Amino acid sequence: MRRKSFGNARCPVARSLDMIGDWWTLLLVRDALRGACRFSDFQESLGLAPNILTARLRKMVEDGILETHPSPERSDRCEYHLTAKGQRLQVVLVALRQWGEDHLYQPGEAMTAMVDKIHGEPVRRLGVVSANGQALQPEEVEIRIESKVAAGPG
Amino acid sequence: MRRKSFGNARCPVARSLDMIGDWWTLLLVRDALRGACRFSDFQESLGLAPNILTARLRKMVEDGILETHPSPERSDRCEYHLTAKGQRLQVVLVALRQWGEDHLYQPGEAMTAMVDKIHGEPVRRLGVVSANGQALQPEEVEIRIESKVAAGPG
DNA sequence: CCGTATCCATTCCGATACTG
DNA sequence: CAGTATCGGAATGGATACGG
Repeated sequence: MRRKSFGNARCPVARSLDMIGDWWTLLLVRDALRGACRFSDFQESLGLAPNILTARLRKMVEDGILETHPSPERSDRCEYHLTAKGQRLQVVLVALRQWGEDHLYQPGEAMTAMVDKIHGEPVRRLGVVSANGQALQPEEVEIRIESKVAAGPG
Repeated sequence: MRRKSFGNARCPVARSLDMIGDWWTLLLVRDALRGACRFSDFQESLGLAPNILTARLRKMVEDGILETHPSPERSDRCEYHLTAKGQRLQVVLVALRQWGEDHLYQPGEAMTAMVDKIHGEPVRRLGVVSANGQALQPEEVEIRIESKVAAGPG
């Protein structure tokens, strides 16, 4: 039996998870952000079976996260590139990265760092911040039902 | 056959996903952040079968995301509360929320908003920012191999 | 109310072989 | 290289009945 779908839940977290909350999607986005665009790029990086890579890529194209372009060199191939929607998942990846760095490494274990290319400095920690710039604790926020309406997908 | 484990991948994103990248964990964290702490709180919110709720909660306790406390009123019951590690997943949830709000709503659809309790104003958008405060585009960051070592899980 | 136990359907995923 | 096709094992998840 299929998992209940949260694709039209009122909660945007549930909606997001319904689309990208599976084992592979975010890792494929991670690799695409690094520059991976060919089938074999993803396969070598993740070591997943070709059939399931095909299925994932197809679904991500359907969902508007990736789009295919003809390869500039080989007319019978295509490349997978992130759409703007897909690129904007980078923040989610950074959040996961920082959480993992904080809690999932043993003392003394070697780590990687995300840096900005210009200065080579690590990026800042993400944090939930109020409109006036104050850092907020988990208890200091709440979800409010808005009459506000969506502008629609970008 | 089981999915390959990324629990000791070098990439912190893969490690995080290995622990929390399943269908239910982040939704349980979401509800816990709202104040849910009893078995039935979660079950009513998510509508999932009791056996799998049991399994999820247990794994999250093992992973140090939740901890159980005896219920103040009934000695034979317990409550589930987020650890500090679990609370720090809030940033991930906010990132997912904002992405979902941007891309997963039809025009005109009603939305919720995360606001700070004091002023009632929506929280700021998360963004990847350099050490000196400059907003960074996806192409402007890279992953560097660090000789830096982890301080260890908090 | 708070789970545990059992049963079953589905889906995910890996391995592998094969095609253009 | 870029997939497609088939097979089979395993984990997930739903329904439900049951116990403290």
